[in-house]
Amino acid sequence: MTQITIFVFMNLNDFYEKGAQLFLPNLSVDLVIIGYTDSKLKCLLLQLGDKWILPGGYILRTESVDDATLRILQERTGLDDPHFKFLSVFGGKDRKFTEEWRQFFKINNLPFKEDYWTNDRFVTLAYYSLVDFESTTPVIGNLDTAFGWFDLDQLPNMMMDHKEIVLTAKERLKEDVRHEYLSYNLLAEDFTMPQLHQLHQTILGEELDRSRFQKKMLASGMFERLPKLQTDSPGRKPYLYRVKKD
Amino acid sequence: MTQITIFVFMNLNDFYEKGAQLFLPNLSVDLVIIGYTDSKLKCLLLQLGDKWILPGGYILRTESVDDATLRILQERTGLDDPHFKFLSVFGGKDRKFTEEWRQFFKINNLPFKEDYWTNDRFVTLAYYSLVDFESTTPVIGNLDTAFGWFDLDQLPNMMMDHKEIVLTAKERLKEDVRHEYLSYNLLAEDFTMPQLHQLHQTILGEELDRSRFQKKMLASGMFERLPKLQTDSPGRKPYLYRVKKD
DNA sequence: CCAAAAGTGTTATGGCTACACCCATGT
DNA sequence: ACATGGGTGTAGCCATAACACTTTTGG
Repeated sequence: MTQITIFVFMNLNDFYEKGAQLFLPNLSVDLVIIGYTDSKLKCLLLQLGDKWILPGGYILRTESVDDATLRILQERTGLDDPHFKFLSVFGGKDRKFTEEWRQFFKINNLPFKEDYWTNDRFVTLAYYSLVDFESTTPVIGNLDTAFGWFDLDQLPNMMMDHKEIVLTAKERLKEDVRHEYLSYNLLAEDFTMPQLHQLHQTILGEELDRSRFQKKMLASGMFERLPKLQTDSPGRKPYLYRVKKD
Repeated sequence: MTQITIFVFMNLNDFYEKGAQLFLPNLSVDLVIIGYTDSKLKCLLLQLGDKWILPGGYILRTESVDDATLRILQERTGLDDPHFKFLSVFGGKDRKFTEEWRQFFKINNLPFKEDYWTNDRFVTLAYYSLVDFESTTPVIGNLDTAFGWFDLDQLPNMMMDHKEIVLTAKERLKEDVRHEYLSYNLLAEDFTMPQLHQLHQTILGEELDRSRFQKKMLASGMFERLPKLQTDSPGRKPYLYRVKKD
């Protein structure tokens, strides 16, 4: 499969020279893309130089903020219709990447100009997205050297306030999962209650009564029961469930 | 008292010619300032031409988004330490005021240029603020001809998506008041439980059991009881309460 | 048969609902 | 005295907590 870059329509030089005409300047979107595997929450990060950053992008003048978020998310994950939710605005007064970019351009022998629009101060709109780890195929950008899924409890050295953004998402997820049924976005289409139960325990970082959890979920009426899952492990076979669509 | 304008440091011409250097372009802050009087929720609006708009402003390059919000709020209300809370991002793809400004400039015989930075597309960060109606002294801007407190159920003709922003705030307030104790920001420092009770009923648009409400509030432990209020109305005198500060 | 895993049931408790009752004060 | 308005009490109900019990399946 060919690798797609996020700036499909322009080369890197054009991006720096003409980007300010195409995108809204001083404004960006950052995504906390969260997956779940091996009973752990993972966050998708990209490597830039010796640090890690959140996937993100800029808003085209011709698209709404939501359109931009969806587009960037699709470009980065390969998913058709990913879940996402607004997290917070990060608008610190010295929020700029000048030094990081300068270093990066130097190391990679790229032409650098102090007045590139990307060196200006940025306000970022942070969103979080809950994705099925298995069906997500991360895509790196022009400048990134790698992607990685990091445990939310073991984050690497990150650029600027990006670690703070991830931790905000982690806390927000805890709050949201108590009020809304959104956690299923982290699982495949069909899942069992024990899986959902374990997921909630991981998100909240505490034990939840099995019995109560199951009854509460079923009482919500938003899951439909499917045939039992067949495995070769010992013990009773759990039912599969799926979110009712309507 | 002399009237203060929001752009204390520059004249109108400079604002249009040089504003883009001082402020972050394509980004604004809009405020839904909500007060409570006569058992009704009121929203502070400013008149611009024949329409009404939300008070708002732009973010200085030297200040954080929160600083800007607080500054604008203080300038507009005269309050020292007003409450405010992030509401939502409004980022529609055609969100610009060009025609409105053109008309307004024409009517007022002001020089108008198509390429003023304020004619560009804007993403706005909407905040809502709950203020004590009595101690708020609204201040109009350079271009506004009047201010007004409008009943949330009887909003006037408003510019662009500003009415949608107000209605979003109204709904958000309903949600928030069920989870958090923030409604007291709408009252004076000392208030009675019947007053707080009526306020909640107004916000939620439904009747709430008097008994239950009182017990719930007192059980929260966040209010301290003061001497009874003296009035000349018939009936028992209610206690005054104040939010405990710790 | 036993251990493991999933599903269901039972009792206690705490908060919420709805209403009744009691207290204080002006006319 | 009584109307008005504020404060508190109580019985029923429902969701949750804690834990016990039963069912299914592999070894």
